[in-house]
Amino acid sequence: MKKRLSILDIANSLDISSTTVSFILNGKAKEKRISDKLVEKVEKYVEDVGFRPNSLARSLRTGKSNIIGLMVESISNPFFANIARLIENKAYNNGYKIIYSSTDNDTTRTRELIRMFRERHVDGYIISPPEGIVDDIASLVSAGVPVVLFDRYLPGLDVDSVTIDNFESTYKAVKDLIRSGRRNIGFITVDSLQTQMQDRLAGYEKAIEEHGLAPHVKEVDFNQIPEKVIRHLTAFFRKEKDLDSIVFATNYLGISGLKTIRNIGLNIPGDISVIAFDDHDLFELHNPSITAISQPVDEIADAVINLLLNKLNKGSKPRKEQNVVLPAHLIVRDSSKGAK
Amino acid sequence: MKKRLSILDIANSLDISSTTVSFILNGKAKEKRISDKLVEKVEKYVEDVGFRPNSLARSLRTGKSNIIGLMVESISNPFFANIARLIENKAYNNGYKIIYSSTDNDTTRTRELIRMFRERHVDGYIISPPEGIVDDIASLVSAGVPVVLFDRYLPGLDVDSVTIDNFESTYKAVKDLIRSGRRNIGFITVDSLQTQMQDRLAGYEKAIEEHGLAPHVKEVDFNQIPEKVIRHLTAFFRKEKDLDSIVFATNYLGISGLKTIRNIGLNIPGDISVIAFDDHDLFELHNPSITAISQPVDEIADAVINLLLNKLNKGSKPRKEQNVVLPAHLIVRDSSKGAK
DNA sequence: TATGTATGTTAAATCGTTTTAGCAAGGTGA
DNA sequence: TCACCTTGCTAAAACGATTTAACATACATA
Repeated sequence: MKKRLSILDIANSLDISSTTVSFILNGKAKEKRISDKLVEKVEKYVEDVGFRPNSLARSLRTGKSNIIGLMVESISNPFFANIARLIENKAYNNGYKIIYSSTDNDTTRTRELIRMFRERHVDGYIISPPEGIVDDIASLVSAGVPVVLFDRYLPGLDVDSVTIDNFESTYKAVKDLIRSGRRNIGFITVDSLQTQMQDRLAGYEKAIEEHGLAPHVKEVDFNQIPEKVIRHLTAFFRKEKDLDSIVFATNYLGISGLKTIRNIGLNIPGDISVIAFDDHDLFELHNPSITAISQPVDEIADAVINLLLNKLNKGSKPRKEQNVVLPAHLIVRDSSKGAK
Repeated sequence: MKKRLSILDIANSLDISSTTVSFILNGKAKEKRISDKLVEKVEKYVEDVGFRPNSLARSLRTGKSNIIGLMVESISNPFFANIARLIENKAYNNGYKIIYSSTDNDTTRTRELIRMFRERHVDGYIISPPEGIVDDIASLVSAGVPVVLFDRYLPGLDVDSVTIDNFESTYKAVKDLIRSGRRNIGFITVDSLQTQMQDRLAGYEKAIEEHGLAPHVKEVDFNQIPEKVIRHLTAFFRKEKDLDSIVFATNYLGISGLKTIRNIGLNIPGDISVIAFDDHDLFELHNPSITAISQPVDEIADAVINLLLNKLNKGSKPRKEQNVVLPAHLIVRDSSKGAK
C-alpha cells in the first residue's frame, strides 16, 4: 500500500520548490513568470506519476470545495431522483460535484444536514426545504452562502428559487374537468404548509369557487406509509360517493389513489375522472392512461443549476434575488376524457 | 458575516491549550487525565457558542472522513434510488454520510468518480460497477480501502459483494411460464457483460434448454433512450410472431416493453404472457397486473451497509471476503396467469 | 557607479485539526 | 535528601495544499 504523493514529493523529485509546483498546477505559471521549460517538465512529471492534489488540503486552505450540497425531500421520489440526476450532470460538466441527502421533510434532520454541509465547506446549496427551516436558511443566506431553493419557496425569505406555477397548474386542471362536465371534483393533498401544496390547493379552490361548486378536499398526513394513505383514501371515497372526478396533488398520492380506486372497484373515467401531479411512466401506461400535470423537470434542473453557478461565479457581486416560475403542462389522457 | 470559531479560539477564550480542548471534544478526557472540572467547563462553553470542529481539517489530519462513497448505475432508476435511500438512512444512523454519484455505466466517468472520492478521503465505497473497471477496484482493494460491490460482481476479484441469485430468478420465472403452458418464450436483455445480466440470461437459457425449447433472445443496446428501445422491441415483436410469452431482464426494459406491446396492440396475457424484473408500482397497477421478479431491496441495503460497517470497524483485521447472495421473489400476477 | 526593473524562483505562514512527547508540581517511599 | 510516580496539562509537529512577500540575478538606464 504505497503512500499517496504530495505536492512536496513532486517538488523534491524535480529539485524545485512546492510553491512552483503549486503555481504550475493552478495555471498561474504565466502570471508568476515560471519558465515554459520548467512548466513543461513539471506537467509531464505530474502526468507520468498520475499525481492529483489532495482536495481536502486544498479546501482547507482555500475555503472552496467545488462541491454543491443538494437536499431533496426524498431521493426515492422519481420527481426528485430525476431532478437530482439532471443537476448532477450539469454540475459535473461545470466542475462541481454533488453531495446529496434526503431531508424526509424533517426539520431537525435538515438542520443537521446543513450543519454537516457547512463543516464540509460546500460551495453552494440546492434545497427543497421542509417547513420550519426558514431561520436556518436565512442565516446561510446572510452569511453570504449561495443558496437556491426549488420545488417550493419560503415566504418572506429573499433567496433565489425555482418553482412551477402550482396555482395555475391545478386551476387549469380543474377548469378542464369542469369544462368536460364534472361537478363534484375532489382534491387529495397532504396536510403541509409548504408553498407548493398550498398553491396547488388554492388553484383548485379558485376554480371550484368560480363555478359555484362545492369543494371536496382530503388532506392526508405527511410522511405516512402508502398502506395508511390507502386506508384513509378508501374511507374518503366511501364517504364522498358523489365524486365524479378527483385531482391528486402529488405523484405518490396519485399512485396510492389509483390503487385505492382499483381496490374499491371504481371505473375510470366512467365513475370518476382522474388527474395526477407529475408525469410518470405509470400514468402513461395505466389503463386507462392517466391525465397528468407534468413538471418541466429539465427546465427546472437547468434553472436551478444556472442560478447557482451564477452566484458561485459572480462571487460577492450582490445580484438581485431571482424567483423563476416555470409553467407546468397538462397532459390530457383518457382518465379525464369522455363526456359525462 | 462572522468568522467561524476554531478550536484555538475556544482554547484562548478559556485560557487553556487547544490540545486540551481537542482531547475533551474527542472523549479522551479520562485517558488524558483532564480534570472533571475543566472538562465540564469546556463542554459547557462549546455548547454555548455552538462550536463544531471543522471536519475538513480533521479529515486532513486523521485521514478519515466518515463519508461513504456510493456509486450506482443511475439514481433515476427506482431500484437504485430505493437502495440509495435505504443505505443513506442506515449509514446516517451509524454516523456516516453518503456522497453518491451515478456512473451511467461509463467506465471513464466511474474512474474519475473513484479518483474524486479518493481525493476526498472517503472511508469506504459502495459500488454497482460498470464493465472494465476491475483494475481500478482491484487497486482500491489492494490499498486496503473497504469496498462493497452490489447488484453485480467482478469475476476474479476477491471483494465483498451483495447480489441476488439472478440465475435462479429467471430460471424459476421461465419454468413458471413453461408450467402454465407457454412454449415460445422470449427474453429481452441488454448487450452487457455485467454478471447480473449474464446470469439472468443463463437462467433463461437453462430452463429453455431443459425443456428442449427454442430460445428467442433480443439484446438491445445499453444506454439507449427509451424511444430507440421501443423501436427495436417493436421490430423484434413483429419478427417473432409466434411468441407466447416474454421475460424482461430489467425494470426499464419492462416499461419500454409494455409500451411497445400496447402500441402493437398485443393482448396480455391472451396473446402474450409477461414477466418483468424488479417490482414497481407500475407493474402492480398495470392492467392486467404484471408478474415481477422482485428484488429484496431492504435486505440488499442491509447486507451492503453491514458488510461495509464491518470492514470499517474491524479496521485492518483482514476478514475473509464475503459474497452475499440473496434470493429474489417471483410475484405472480395476472400477466402470466391463465391457461393457454 | 548607482538605480531601477523585469525575470524566475522560493521560504514561510496559513487553513484547523490531531497526536506525540514531555513538562511542572505535588506526593510517596526509602 | 533523592528518586520515582501521578496528575494535569501543553508545545510543537504533523496532515497537504495555497499564497504572500521577498530574494537573487541579469539587464538596462542615467
